[in-house]
Amino acid sequence: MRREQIVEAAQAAFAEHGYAGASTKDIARRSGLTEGLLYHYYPSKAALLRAVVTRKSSFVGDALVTLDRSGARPVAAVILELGLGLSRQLRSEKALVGVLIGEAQTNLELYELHGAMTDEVVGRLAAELDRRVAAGELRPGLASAAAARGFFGGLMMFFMGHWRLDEASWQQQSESFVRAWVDTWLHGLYRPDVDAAGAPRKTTLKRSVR
Amino acid sequence: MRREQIVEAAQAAFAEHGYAGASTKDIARRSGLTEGLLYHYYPSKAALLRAVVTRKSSFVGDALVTLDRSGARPVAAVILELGLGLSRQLRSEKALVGVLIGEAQTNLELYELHGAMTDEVVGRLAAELDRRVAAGELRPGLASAAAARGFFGGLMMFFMGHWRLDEASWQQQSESFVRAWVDTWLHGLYRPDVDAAGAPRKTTLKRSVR
DNA sequence: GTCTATATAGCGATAGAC
DNA sequence: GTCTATCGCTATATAGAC
Repeated sequence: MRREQIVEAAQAAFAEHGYAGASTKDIARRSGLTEGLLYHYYPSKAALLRAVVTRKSSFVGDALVTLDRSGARPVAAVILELGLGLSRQLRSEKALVGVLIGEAQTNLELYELHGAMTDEVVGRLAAELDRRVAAGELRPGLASAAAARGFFGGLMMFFMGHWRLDEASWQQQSESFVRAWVDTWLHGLYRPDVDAAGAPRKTTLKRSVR
Repeated sequence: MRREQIVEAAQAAFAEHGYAGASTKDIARRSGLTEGLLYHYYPSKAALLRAVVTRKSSFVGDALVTLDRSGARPVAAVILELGLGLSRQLRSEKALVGVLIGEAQTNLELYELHGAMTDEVVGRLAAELDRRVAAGELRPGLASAAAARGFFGGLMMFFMGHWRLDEASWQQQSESFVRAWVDTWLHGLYRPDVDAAGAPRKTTLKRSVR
């Protein structure tokens, strides 16, 4: 389909040069069509940007189905799967993610879209955490929304600093980061045998610290 | 100083429209000078961008002195102060942060600068965490680098989704987020009285969960 | 140092033949 | 539906008077 072909080219151009930096000439060249035809299908360059970012605006949703079928599996397993899945998704859609992050800094519409998308995934994860607090698996009083946002933030920060790595390095480094991050996020930083005030607990049970 | 005046205007313009989207005309107008004079002080628009982002490239450093004089104070207090300080800094330099994040998506030089800055602060915090692991305050085996990166990522994610808030809302929401995030990050998600496998610990000591 | 005037190139978008 | 040709404009950058 023509429209698909055009949006694909636009996405690539925006990813490489940013919205303002990409030219309609470049988009035409990439799609193998002429500029005139672009404007036959899309009325303006802005419309192209809109088409690019809305096309699969729910791309994060794919990773979140993990949560829906998590059932009674232990949090640690579910979160690890979620983290690995999301990092894979970010990687494969890096062009789209880059455009969204970059353009959200200057474009109000994209800022809000970006906000809505993150709120959605943060909300989904927070709800799952609440469910597990209620079930007694996680600590009562947990600030689930902050925990969820922070979790994604950690993944995002890693992604933003490493997405230009070649495939092999990315595979290796991202996986080891995700594993370490999930572990820290779940267990916190304190010693399991001593409480925050430094008073010893009367047990020697060990948590797996991997 | 003229150069200062120009860079200031350039930063504002880049923040509002992005690098490619801002025009030298606009920068001239903002600075109250003419375009010709801009080029008398800076040879190109690219040079202006470079000047903007390198000017206070260590702006995060300000918040990090917290770590240097942290001494023997409890981690919780130090990290909270660090989080609040950093969030204040991000807010006050939001124009610069936005330019850096946005442009790092398309500009290799800025991608690398962004990476270097991130690595520096992550490294600083990780070193401090290691120090406290050695002192027995934090758990042995802690993945300090991942923990540090994740911590900053949480702050960053919040910032990216909320920097357009008006001052009052920002003050309130950012502070409560930081407090909640610091708490979760430090304590993790599990119940303090039960280990990861669900086996009870033989104590009823309470951690402050605020 | 500062301004006015301008060169030159590329931009987004359109007209109209086929 | 697709292409060629081109419009009108704004962009970055420069020349040269003062």
